[in-house]
Amino acid sequence: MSDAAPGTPTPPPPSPWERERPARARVAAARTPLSRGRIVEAAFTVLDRQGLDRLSMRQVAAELGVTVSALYAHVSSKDDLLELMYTRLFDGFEPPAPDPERWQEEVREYARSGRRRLLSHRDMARISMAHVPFTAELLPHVEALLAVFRTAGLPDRIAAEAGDLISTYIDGFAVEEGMWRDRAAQQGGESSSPARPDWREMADEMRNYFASLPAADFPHLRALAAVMVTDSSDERFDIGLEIILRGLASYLPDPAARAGADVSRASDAG
Amino acid sequence: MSDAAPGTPTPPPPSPWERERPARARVAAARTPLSRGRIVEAAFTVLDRQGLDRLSMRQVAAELGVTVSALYAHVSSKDDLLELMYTRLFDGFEPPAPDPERWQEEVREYARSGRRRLLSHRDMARISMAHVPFTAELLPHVEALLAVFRTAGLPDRIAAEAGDLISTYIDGFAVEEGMWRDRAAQQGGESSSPARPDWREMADEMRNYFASLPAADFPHLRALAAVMVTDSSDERFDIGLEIILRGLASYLPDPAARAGADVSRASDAG
DNA sequence: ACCTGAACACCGTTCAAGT
DNA sequence: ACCTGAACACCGTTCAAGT
Repeated sequence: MSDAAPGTPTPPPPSPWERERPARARVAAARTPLSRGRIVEAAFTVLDRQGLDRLSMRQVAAELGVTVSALYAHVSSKDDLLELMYTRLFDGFEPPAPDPERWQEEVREYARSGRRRLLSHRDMARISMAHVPFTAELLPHVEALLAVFRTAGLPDRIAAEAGDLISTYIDGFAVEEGMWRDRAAQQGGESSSPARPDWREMADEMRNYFASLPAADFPHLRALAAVMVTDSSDERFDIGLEIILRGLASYLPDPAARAGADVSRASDAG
Repeated sequence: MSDAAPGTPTPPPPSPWERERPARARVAAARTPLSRGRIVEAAFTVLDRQGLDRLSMRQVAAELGVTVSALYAHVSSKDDLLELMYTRLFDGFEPPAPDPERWQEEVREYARSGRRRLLSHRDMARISMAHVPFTAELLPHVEALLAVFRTAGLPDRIAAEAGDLISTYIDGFAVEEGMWRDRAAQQGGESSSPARPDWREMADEMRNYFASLPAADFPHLRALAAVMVTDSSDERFDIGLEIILRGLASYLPDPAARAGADVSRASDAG
């Protein structure tokens, strides 16, 4: 690094491992004027690097090579910035087109893509959980989800609650995933990056913990250890989703319309 | 305030409205030795007064009439303190006794009392959401809940997910309730205390907002406005809970065992 | 018009020193 | 044994001043 020939000071290459410092950003983008968009962008960078608890206005400013106070000309507060990040999460989201024949599949796609979006940035689920999609930009998304439930034939009271229930499930599940991710990353130390923690090691440890419990006091936890903690949580997400979908389907007034409910899987789920 | 007769400086009476300052606590309890229990107690007082975002070690210390650094002899960090608060939430919790005949009613009671506990302290749901009940003290509660699902006859994979799903629902619902509570309190200003915000005013405003949306773009939101935002959220909580319970019931291998599921309500829910 | 510098009122945590 | 005081390295936000 420091043994370059004098006169030709080769700057260290910006490697992805050198993540703890805002490096060349402050010179490269120094003359580009600030904007809400660039601030949000920088905030996501800091978020992924530091996590929500260490996402500060000062860190964002540093990332942009700018003073903290400069941010306040474009963003009214940290809360404002967080709301912008929340809103950006829905960018490019294509609302489902309501189709009574396949409403369950549409909800599945909505939920899975929602989870994917939340997982694409560190602690994003915690930010999502702290906000409500009732702003002018986000209301169309709520409308689209309600349209799916309502045109499927669900009673109004159920349709109204279903939107909340699904959203809460997605956020809550992703928040929990984030917690395990953090735990695995801080435990794995240097061997695993925060983006790709070693699940397997942590999952093994968890299963061992459950298996070590006294059999007399924890028969059910011991019996369920293997299915409770899995290497991938995709399957677990789908199971919870399916439970909700079946519950919703049970409210369809016309029993024939419940055909979409995959009740046949009931027996092979154990 | 400043026109008291000279020589008789009457101190202002400690009124319950003057909540922003830790008043006589610092003299009354000054000589009682510190303990984890007393620190947690003080933390709850600060939490209810200031909310989680302004709950600080310094505020807790002030509440106890003690220096910040004194706390660190009994509590290893702020996270440690938050975990103690989370654990205390389960104090006096009586686990449900598994009974296949009435497992749904047991889950309802569990969920309702869980919500009540979360609502008994400001922002408690946010604290709960950030923790996982896998400590030695809390594991018996998890075991009890799993016992209910498993002895009811649910397949293992479903039972394992059901615990998570119900807990996430309770926490998520209560987090959202807290958000509306905060919003109502800060909007109501002086007229309503943070403990008893005026729901009605806020609910009216919300319904008006939905009603004012263009009918062409938001037909479903307009149609559901009345059922989406209600004066009390008790009913909404029960509906979401019922959706989950019905979904779970659909996995019971023996159809006769599903008798507990109150499917008859399907038609009058709209 | 856009940003800087300095300031204000806070944070969590540590540690030598007092009693 | 238990607590204090001072310090360190941070926060969000404001505002006069510079260019």
